[in-house]
Amino acid sequence: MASLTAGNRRPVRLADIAKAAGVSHGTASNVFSRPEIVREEVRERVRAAAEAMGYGGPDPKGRLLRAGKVNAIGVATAEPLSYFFEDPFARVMMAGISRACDATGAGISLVSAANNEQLAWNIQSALVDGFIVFCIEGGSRLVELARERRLPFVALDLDSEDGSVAAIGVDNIAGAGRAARHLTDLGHRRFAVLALPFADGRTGLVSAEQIRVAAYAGTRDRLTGYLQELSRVGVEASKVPVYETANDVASTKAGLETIFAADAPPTAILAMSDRMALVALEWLNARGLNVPNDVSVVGFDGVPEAAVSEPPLTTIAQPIAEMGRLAVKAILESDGPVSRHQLAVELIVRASSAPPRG
Amino acid sequence: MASLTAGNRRPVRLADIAKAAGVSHGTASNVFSRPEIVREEVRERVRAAAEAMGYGGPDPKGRLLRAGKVNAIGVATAEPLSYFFEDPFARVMMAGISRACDATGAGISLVSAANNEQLAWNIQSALVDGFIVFCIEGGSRLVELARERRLPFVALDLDSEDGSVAAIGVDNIAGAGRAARHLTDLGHRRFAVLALPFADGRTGLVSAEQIRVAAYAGTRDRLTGYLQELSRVGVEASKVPVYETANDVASTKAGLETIFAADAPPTAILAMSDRMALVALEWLNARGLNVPNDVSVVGFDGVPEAAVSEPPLTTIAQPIAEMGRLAVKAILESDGPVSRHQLAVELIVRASSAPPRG
DNA sequence: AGCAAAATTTGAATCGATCCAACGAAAGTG
DNA sequence: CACTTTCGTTGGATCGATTCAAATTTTGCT
Repeated sequence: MASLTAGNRRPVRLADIAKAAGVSHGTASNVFSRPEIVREEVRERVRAAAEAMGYGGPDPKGRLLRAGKVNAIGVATAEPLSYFFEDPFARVMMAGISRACDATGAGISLVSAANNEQLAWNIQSALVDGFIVFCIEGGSRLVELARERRLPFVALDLDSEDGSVAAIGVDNIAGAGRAARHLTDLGHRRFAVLALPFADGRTGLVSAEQIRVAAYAGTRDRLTGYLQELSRVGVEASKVPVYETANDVASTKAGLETIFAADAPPTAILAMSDRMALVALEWLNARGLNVPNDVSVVGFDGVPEAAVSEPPLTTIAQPIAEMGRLAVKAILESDGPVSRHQLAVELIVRASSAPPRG
Repeated sequence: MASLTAGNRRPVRLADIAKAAGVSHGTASNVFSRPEIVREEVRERVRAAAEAMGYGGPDPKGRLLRAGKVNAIGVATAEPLSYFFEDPFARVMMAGISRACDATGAGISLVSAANNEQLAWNIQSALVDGFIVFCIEGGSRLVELARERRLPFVALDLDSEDGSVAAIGVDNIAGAGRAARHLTDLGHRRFAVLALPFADGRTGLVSAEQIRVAAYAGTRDRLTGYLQELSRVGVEASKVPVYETANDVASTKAGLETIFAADAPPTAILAMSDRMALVALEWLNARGLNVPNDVSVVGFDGVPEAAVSEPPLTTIAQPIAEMGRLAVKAILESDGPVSRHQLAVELIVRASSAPPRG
């Protein structure tokens, strides 16, 4: 019953069963791909031969070459693969992408790598019909790599103004402006900014010069949004400490230490990501500072965790799932011109912001 | 500068640039795959031709056929794709799988589908070197499909004793036993069980007969573990209501309604998943019953959410990430005999369990 | 220069299927 | 019965690369 399939390791090809069944490979192929056009008697004979020889159906590797389409989209990032399942932002985005793929029947290939060299190879050899590129850090390199494949691709959240690449992002300036406006409306006048990277590999307080030459336009735009709005109420940019982090726990805490070591510590913190904002909530609480009474905190992104933090976080919500959906659509319908979308964001007021004391 | 690559849609093949550069395909191929063995002058000529014609490097579709290896493993489930990013258990498992893949440089392909027909096709045509199959519901069909591909595959958490399929799971009997023992040690004598499905498509209190013919061995094993341990302290199996749910919010609540409608409601609940246990915590709280003082709850799985629930959940932790790691290892090193692993679980005592009142 | 050894390049074979024009046989038609 | 359709089958071409043994060119040495 168990037949000989166990130890047998020589792969069986369609041609083998065609010969065994005494038909041409063309007919054998039809038995699997369009069984209705093959005479029943022949069809059964071929199927029997396949069964007997332990043939598992046409190998997709072969079919792929003819068909051309893989029917899968690649999602690439310069982070390790586990990023997709552990980062809150990535997870929401992937959920959006998933739903769009489910709807169209496309599969998802996760492309990523520990080191940079491996990344290049992985992108070059990914079997996909197109790429969605997560541009967190090292976005430009990733985009370059994807572009070289000459497959349709969209950059998510791309920090670049290069109009020749399709990109989906949010209006960072307006979003940051909304956040700052919310705080100035509450009466705050002393601020500090927890910033995403302006360039790779450094953290710490940033100077005006460093901001001007920022590699990441997204970070710069958010800062611009903040500062524009603050200047409306007479808060000078030079008076607002901007601490650049690596968007991780350690550098965010270091930033908070620095910020609160000042003579006149801020009454409000503008964080460029919910991740940093959540770290701030924890840090402030451990430090005995009450949020929102001593310090208000406003995040950016709108990840689900922000709704259940202690206290719940006021933040700028990106339409993350919608961005994922649009990205898939852009790949699959990859028509003529490169499509660029800039989506609106929304201020969600929760309990982490309140008027300043006194 | 921008060259003619924009509107140009005719694909350029390696053979085209070989001809353009005046070399054979063999040499052209070497320029990309082993540039060091090609004379510099020739190499540059070929590269120039490639550049001029807008060639994006060797197409992996072609390479694949020769190479045989895709360098990616497929992760399959009968749920929609978003399951991978939304279900807590799946996320932890995927994180473990990701890390193992990162370490070995393999990619991940997510295979799934809305409907059953699509699923079959997706598995048949997935470009992967092996499958990791998530057996939640409909596991046996999935295993059957994967087996037909004649690729290495492992079943995670498989509810089946079929020794011919590689599987990685936990010791359900021992784990359930630990959970029950914890509660009996605390002095509990009145129990109720929230059970995972014994078979597809039904929910409600289950009879001894239904348990005996259970389709899912994992569910049966957990129940066996519970009841064995309870019988040690003289609690008869027939006195313990066992409510079969679909592991979702609605059916779990229905189960709780039924269970607590009884004359002598339980002082302790044994839930076969953290998901159900977390629903129970919420339901009990809404009902005005204090956990753990009025009712103790013990879950099963050890998802991260269980650590931060209110109150934190006592549970049986599966080594989820370790299972993922082992699964990848089993696929990539797919050596001789089918490997079956049964891992140990661990009781994690948190605040949802305490001695009964009085 | 003469010859063996080393370095490059060539081109046919292969990977595993699908597609399609052409062909043979069976069925239908006048 | 000759003649068109219809139905099924055949086998060569193709998808886009890699591989490797053999052919060719270079280099090294006396």
